[in-house]
Amino acid sequence: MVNEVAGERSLNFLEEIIEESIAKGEKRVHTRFPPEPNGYLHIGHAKSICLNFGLAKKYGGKCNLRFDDTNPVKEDVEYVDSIKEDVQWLGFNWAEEHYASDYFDQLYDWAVELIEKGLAYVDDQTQEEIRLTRGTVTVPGKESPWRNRGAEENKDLFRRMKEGEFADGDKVLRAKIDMAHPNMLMRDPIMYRIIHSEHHRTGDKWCIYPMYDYAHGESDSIEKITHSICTLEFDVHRPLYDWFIEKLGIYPSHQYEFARLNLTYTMMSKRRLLQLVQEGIVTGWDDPRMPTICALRRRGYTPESIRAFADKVGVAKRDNIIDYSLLEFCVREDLNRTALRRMAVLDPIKVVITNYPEGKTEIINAVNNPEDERAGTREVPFSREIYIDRDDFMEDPPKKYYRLSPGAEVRLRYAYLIKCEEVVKGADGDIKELRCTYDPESIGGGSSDGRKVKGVIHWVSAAHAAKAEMRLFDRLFTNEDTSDIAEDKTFKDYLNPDSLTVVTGFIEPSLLGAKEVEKFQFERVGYFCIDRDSTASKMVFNRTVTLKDSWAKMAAK
RNA sequence: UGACCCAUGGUGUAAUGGUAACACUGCAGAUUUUGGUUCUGUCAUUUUAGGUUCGAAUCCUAAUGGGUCAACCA
Repeated sequence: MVNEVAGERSLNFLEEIIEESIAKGEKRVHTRFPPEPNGYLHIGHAKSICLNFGLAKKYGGKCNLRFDDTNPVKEDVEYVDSIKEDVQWLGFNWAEEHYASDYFDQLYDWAVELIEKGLAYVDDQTQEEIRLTRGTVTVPGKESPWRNRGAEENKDLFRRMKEGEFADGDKVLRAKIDMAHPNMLMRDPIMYRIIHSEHHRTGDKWCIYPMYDYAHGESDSIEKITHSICTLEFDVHRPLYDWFIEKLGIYPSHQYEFARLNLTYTMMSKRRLLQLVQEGIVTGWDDPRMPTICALRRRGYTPESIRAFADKVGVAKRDNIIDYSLLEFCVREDLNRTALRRMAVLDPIKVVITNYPEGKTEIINAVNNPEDERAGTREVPFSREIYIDRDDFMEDPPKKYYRLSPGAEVRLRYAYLIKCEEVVKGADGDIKELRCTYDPESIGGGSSDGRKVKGVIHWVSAAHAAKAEMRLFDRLFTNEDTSDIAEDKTFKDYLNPDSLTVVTGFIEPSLLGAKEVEKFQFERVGYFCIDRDSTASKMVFNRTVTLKDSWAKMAAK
């Protein structure tokens, strides 16, 4: 249709579903974010979190945080804690905190009820036999010889499973549905398996644990979730989800699926991320190159930028792969508004201003953030010897190079115009220092004779600057689409060898004593934050993202 | 060679039977004491074939392409 009112966005398909359900008389909107505590949350989860909490907020409803902790061998409180921290950091508060494990008693009772209705049975077949008799996508499965046991026998066996009479794998409880069903998940799916393992919450109370399919819909139902939103691959699970709810006659939650987030040059599966951590390819779950929430936080991403990103990627049902540049756009957009401007030199060359008095120091007031007047100014010392970045000098510059070169003049940001008079080289031919002269009348922005100078470069006073470690990050993988990295590969062939570069640079003194929460723009270089490895004697900065660099693009051509 | 899901610029997302648009990216220019920001302009889109209709990105059918499912994972 034609005109949309300005500012009014069209609805995504989930919003349409919710509005339809409201139109049909549904009074509530209650969603949930249901992670399994078996790893750290990543940017893909952020999309789901923003969606679930966002939908609840938009429609005046609630969103629960529920841990899908039905498999004790994979789960740990370490993950529970990190998940809570990440959700809160993103800016969301859950209405209720739940654990699937809190429902184990209820789930057990319901399983008994299904047994009594003749809808579930204990199967003595081995894992191998069950696999073999399931059939394939084109061949129907075969019924288990134990499929038609009586309810009493099933109940007794199931109770004994619970009481620990059998070893892992000896028996399972299966739903009695249809071994010839075209949907493999409906071929007598397993509801319970025996796992003699300590659970991070229930300890050794249980040795039988419900499967995802049996636990999830019921958990939604117990919490009276109205819209159970999950990713596309669960689409085939929906008939089973509905089957349990229908047979049990409990609150009818409904499941809806959306396409998960994929990002270029990024691997998103928890299994793969765990592998990166375990093999030491990265330093941990919060290595700033990781796509995890904690890594993005450590890297300097803000919750606002991630929420903006989640909003911009949209929600639909088709597979997608989002350009990494969109994420970068979102942080830059946020940090440009808020980050304090500072000067830092990553790859220094010394510059001596020969006509500037020795021993003199001037204090220059520099604006903290041109986008925000309230940010005020800070004091920056200037003296005879300074450092500039190696990028900002070329002995033999190409056309349109506005920076420093022999005989050329450039503006030192906030300070004077300087002209390069001499290049001093070491025995190896390396540039040791630049000897320049300055125009004493050029401080406010003008010049002694009104001449205009195009180039502006950043600098730090050598006598006042502090050394600092700078960690520069790049993509972890070389492939734009990492899904085509074959499953059986170690994926080491696809790692970017230059994903981390560590340099020692110089920072302006106002950065000393800065707090870890503060975000900075090193002018003309990029956005940086203070890493948690930083100490008073040795500061460590992470580069969140570079500034857009149209010169680098031009130079590359 | 099954069932199900999906198909709009390079990447995403809208348009809900009536002029295919917005964002990112790319490109060009203006402004600029950040080659940043901002601003302006610009390249580029309905998988194919039938059908329904005055009219189809939209509805129907088929084909094609992509995805998911054969863990006692979630």
